[in-house]
Amino acid sequence: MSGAPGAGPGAAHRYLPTHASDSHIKQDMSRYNVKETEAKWQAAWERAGCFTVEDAPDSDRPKYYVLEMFPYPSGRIHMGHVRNYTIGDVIARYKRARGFNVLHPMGWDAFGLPAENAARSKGVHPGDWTYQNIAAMRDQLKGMGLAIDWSREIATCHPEYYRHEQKMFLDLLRDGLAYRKESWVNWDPVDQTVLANEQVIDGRGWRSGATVEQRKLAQWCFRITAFAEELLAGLDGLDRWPEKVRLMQSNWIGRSEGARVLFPLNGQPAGLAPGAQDRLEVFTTRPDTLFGAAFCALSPNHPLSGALAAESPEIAAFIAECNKMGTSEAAIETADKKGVLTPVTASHPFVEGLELPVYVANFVLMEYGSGAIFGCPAHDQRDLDFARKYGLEVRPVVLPPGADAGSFEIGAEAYLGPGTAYNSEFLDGLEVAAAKRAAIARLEEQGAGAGTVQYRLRDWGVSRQRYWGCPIPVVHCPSCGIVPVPEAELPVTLPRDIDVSAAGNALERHPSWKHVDCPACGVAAQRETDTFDTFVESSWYFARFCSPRAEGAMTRQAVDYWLPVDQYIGGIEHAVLHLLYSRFFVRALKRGGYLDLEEPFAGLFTQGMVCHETYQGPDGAWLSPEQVERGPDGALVTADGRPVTVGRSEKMSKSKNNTVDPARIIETYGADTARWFMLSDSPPDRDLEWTAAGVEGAYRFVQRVWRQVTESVETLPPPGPAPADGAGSELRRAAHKTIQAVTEDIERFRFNRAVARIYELSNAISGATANTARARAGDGAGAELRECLEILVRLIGPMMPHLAEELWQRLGREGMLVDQPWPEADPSLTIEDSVTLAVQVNGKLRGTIDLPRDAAEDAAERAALAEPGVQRAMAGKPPRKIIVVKNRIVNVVV
RNA sequence: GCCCCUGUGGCGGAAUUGGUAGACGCGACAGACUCAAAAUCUGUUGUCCGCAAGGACGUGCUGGUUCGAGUCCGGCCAGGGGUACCA
Repeated sequence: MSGAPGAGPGAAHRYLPTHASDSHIKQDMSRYNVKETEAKWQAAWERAGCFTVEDAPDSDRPKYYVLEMFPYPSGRIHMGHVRNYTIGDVIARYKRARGFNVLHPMGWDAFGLPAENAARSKGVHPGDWTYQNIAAMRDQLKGMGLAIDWSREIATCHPEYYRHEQKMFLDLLRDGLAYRKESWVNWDPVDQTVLANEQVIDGRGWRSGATVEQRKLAQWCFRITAFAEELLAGLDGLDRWPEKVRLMQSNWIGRSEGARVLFPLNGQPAGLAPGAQDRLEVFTTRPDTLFGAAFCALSPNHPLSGALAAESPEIAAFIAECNKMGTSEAAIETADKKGVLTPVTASHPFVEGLELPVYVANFVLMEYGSGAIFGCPAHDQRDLDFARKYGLEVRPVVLPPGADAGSFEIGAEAYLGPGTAYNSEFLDGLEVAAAKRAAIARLEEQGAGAGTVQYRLRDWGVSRQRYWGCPIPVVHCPSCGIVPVPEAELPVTLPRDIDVSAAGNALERHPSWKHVDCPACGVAAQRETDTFDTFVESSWYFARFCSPRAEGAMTRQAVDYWLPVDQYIGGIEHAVLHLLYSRFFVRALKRGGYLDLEEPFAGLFTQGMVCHETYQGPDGAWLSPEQVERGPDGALVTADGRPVTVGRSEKMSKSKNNTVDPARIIETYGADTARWFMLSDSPPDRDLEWTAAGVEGAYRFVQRVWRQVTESVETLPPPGPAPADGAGSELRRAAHKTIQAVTEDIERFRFNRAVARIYELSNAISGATANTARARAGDGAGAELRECLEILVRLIGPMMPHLAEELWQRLGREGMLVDQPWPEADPSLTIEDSVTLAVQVNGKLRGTIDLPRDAAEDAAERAALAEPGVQRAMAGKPPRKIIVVKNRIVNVVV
């Protein structure tokens, strides 16, 4: 057996059993043998096929699809996984006990950059590395005792998975939902690769250290913006999603109404396509402030900026500087607002003869609107900052309610509030909304613009210049252009013989892979060497799980039966991208005839992160929790006695070295302990702080429940039906109230409360058995104790399934607990007929009174006024008012 | 910068959704058992004043609404997540 943890000094911070205490434990037969028991029941569930379901069952049980976000196979499970899969498993087991036909599958998000990084640093093939990791992690997950249908396991890097994705891409291409677009990327000139914003540190590539350039690259895009309105409207129906996630998605889509305005240009450079830049198109949400316009500004990536740069070294230098900033929104928004004046001017559409200066400015995004703005300093903060810096006019054109037109001035802050237009000719006197409408009407009349709806959402760029991803199935032909790979030739598989050590994309450099004949005309052509963003795989895996071995991507019967996912569970970090992409992809698949569904996830739960204290040694190096122990004086020290600085609790990460390996915890304490600790204390949507002491506490409870049942079982009457008598002792009432509370808590994802209620029941059982030795004697009290112990065991079933299963058996029950229905509370035992009311005087608590449930108001008043504490506080003053809230509170106002 | 979330004892958290703040767990302290320790069991444990009875204060800060605010509203402060090629 594994050494049970001791609690001697040091153990609390070592996560290892104190071997000194092993010997006595080995002799102590009353201890629960965690390791043996957990293995025994995992094998029993597997043998019985408890969690295996059919693709399209003919069942009268209602279906329930529980899904946790599938893991990236990094090699070992981490605590975030343990938390995620524990939560999902509680739901899966609970719903199963409630009579649902539960689908609970598992798979691997197996493409991605870490495999290539590992290949580079360790010399392993990305595929081998990935499959080895999958094997290791599968074992670890199985050790958690999850109620998963392992026969449905999938890995996205397997051609049997991604060939369907390639087919889907061809359908998207056919349906006009996939297209090619030029876009700007971070380019590392040394590694010859595109970098994510997070890989650009101070303008340099994370690995090469080279200065990052902005490059324009032709990339495959999915037309998610075609669904912008639908994805926004669909959020309303997702009533089992957290409000905050819906809000984040809504903000991400960023619908705004406004106008496109065309400013005639003067003095534009030569070299532009004729007529292409006669007029500058800008987007604005504030057409009502057009009369306050002081300038126009172009994105550094705007075509006109490029043309101007060709003639002006100053502009070219400015653009080069902007490009160093990177492409991240945060970098652009937090940078100092800067610009450079161009020789071009823009004519105001409403004011004859007014020429506005045109700048190239670092805060204008090419990706949003038309890549150009007009600036109204008085009513936009960025424009104001810019105007102050370059000495431009600040002319207010919206007068706040009650302000005086003669004296209203703009100081350091732009005025963004409501008001009426002034200094604005034909708009004068109109409220903001009316002024917007009037301005748009005039623009349309003059042919100088139009009302429009703009989204912040951009199309989804799916091209990645990587090897370890799903190949994009097209061929570039010198005569035909882009030619889809014929369906019969799918899948386009990755070559195995690649060289990952050199810079650039291994697919691009492969000697033969990309050279093919054009499927259309037969001339020598080249395969697309980009692979998909891994978010593409995760946008449909939940559908594949419904019929994972189907010849096609999915069968209609299976997806019609199982989808949508009833409960999806994962980290909040996926609140926008993964979830929005999946919502889009399902709509695209619907167009392609794959399924008939809009929303993939009917219910969503976002869990918090797992955190741990951070430790640093005297040299500042981050120490892992295993390197830290408690010294003789109680302070934390390293194994060789050096002092340790304890830092704030932070998300477990390799960089802070504050991770705790779940495998070690499960090895030492068992899966049930790890699961129980994950569920206790912290609400699942909040961050959880992992502590050694907390694990010890969870482990103590495992042992305690074990003793509670096994020590009583000899004296209990044999298994039978529950006592029929509706009346019952305090203990019996407590047990039935616990059923009710735990059921409600699980339904509402309040596992920490459920855990607290189970502790209470366990405490109540201890108290009762200690008080009444008679309970063992075999009369009615014995049957009652049996009922309460069985309730305890059944309630912990979804949370600590191994322990519960073992105790169910030891209680002499036939069959496995996993096949038992969820316990039902007897309503006659859960309602008390007496209640305690708080009594306040002027809102301060002065006593409590016990009254029959639903007692009349005047009875409550009389009882309250008779309380000695109440009379003392009233000090002889007559009550002015008495508020009575039935069964709750009486407040006497004097 | 922008969007979103969080803030309650020594610690994790609970509070019937506007009605007894601190359930339950951890830690600490005291006691029982033991030759001793571990394990286990019992009790105490928000702060301050008081021998006690009892009282005052108390949910990041600040102002408000209310008979009554941890909960609702305004303004701030601090920490975290996302910010489009990490997954």
